[in-house]
Amino acid sequence: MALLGFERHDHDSCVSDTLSAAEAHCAEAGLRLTPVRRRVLEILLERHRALGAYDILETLAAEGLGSQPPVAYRALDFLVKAGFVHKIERLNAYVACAHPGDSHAPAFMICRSCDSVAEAQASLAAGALGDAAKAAGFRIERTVVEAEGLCPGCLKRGDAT
Amino acid sequence: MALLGFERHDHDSCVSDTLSAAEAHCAEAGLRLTPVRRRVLEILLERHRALGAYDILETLAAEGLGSQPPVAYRALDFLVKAGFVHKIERLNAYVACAHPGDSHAPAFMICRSCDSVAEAQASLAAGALGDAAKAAGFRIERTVVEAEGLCPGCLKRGDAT
DNA sequence: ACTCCAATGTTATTGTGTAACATGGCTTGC
DNA sequence: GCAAGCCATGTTACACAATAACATTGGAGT
Ligand SMILES: [Zn+2]
Ligand SMILES: [Zn+2]
Ligand SMILES: [Zn+2]
Ligand SMILES: [Zn+2]
Repeated sequence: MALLGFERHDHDSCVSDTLSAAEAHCAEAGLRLTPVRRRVLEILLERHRALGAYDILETLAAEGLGSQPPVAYRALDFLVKAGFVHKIERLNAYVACAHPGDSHAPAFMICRSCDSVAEAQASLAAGALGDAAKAAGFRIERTVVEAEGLCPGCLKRGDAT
Repeated sequence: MALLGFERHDHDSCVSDTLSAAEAHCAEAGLRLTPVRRRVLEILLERHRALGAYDILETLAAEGLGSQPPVAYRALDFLVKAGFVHKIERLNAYVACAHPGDSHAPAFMICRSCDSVAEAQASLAAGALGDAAKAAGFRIERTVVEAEGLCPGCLKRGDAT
């Protein structure tokens, strides 16, 4: 059992279920979930936290799946475009999507003390920024919504008040 | 005249007014708006767009105000902490605050075609993410809200539809 | 004058991300 | 079968972003 969001959950099935779903989705959409891509997604699911591209590359290299940066970045680009992975801009890191399948505008809560990340729904375009965009004539295509603060665990422990 | 947000405005007075206000605020708060810091803010106001730290450093170097990365980063750190400048995480770039004075949670609209940036208010904690945070027991301290898309000008021109 | 502290100067290094080009392997049309 | 094309991968080299660590300067306070 590990953390999903800030809650405990059945991690083994979460990994295998998500991988199966990704395979099915790729088969249906004509996308190719190649060994490297599949393994990168699996790494992100196993570790279940935000990882830098070079962290991932390190694991890949240890397994003989590629040792140069473009290998990791290309796999991540594919996974992000396919919606299986999100990039956390604030951390320059990547995390497996917690709501795969649904098309959604992700939002994240990032603990500055323990670096855990939880994914929520944003639908930002509906709020104040959506109004501002409409007023300005700006067409929103994608949103980055990231809240930084303290997770429940670190709050309870009193870490970094 | 140049762009503020996506509107034209009186740029000369916008630069000098903001600089004066920053000076006044620093004097009152006991902060030191040194020549490098002041010049970095002025560069950001003049160019009126998001600039990378190395872009700024280039200008500084040409003026003999410092030629090494830490010079630019230290000035930017100061200006960001003081609230005169925001970092755009999506672009790894910095932009002068368009609402100086008010304490606020900034939100940005970033044109993917011409790279212009407009600042709006977010008050994100009030929306859906605020509810999710409350439900999860997460304490939000800071928010990153950045919308990417097409600005009115690029839409009208049909750039990068 | 001496001390302290904040700001700056400088060197070196680490971290993040891409451009460009070569190779391999599968598919598709002939 | 075979050539052409396409997509993924391998590899080199580089560009851009950020910080660590240490030396130096210069004013404020005593
Ligand atoms: Zn997601
Ligand atoms: Zn935490
Ligand atoms: Zn602002
Ligand atoms: Zn534009």
